[in-house]
Amino acid sequence: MVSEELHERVREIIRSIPRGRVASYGDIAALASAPTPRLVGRILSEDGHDLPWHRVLRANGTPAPGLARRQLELLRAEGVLADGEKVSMREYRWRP
DNA sequence: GCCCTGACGCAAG
DNA sequence: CCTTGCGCCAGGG
Repeated sequence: MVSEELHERVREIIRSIPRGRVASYGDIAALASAPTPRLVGRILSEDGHDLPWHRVLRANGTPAPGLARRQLELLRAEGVLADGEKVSMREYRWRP
């Protein structure tokens, strides 16, 4: 199990991503001092329903397979456009 | 216990 | 585009 403290830290950071911006799993992990970006994906999968989860992408700008449709749709709704399945990180990446 | 699988990543070659 | 190596963890296909 993941420490409750880290768990909440990750959630809080994701919550602070502004509309129209995105962050990578690695970005979140770094900000939360998480041991690995994969942990972020796991936390998100089991306890991310109430978070702006769609603003979290992989480092290359592609979304998680299987949720790609919904995710890109939600992003598009807030002005984040994708080229195919890839979002331009250079353009939309959130920097605290 | 062990192996596989997950919204589980990412950088380098 | 693909593969490899390193990183890390819980639940049960």
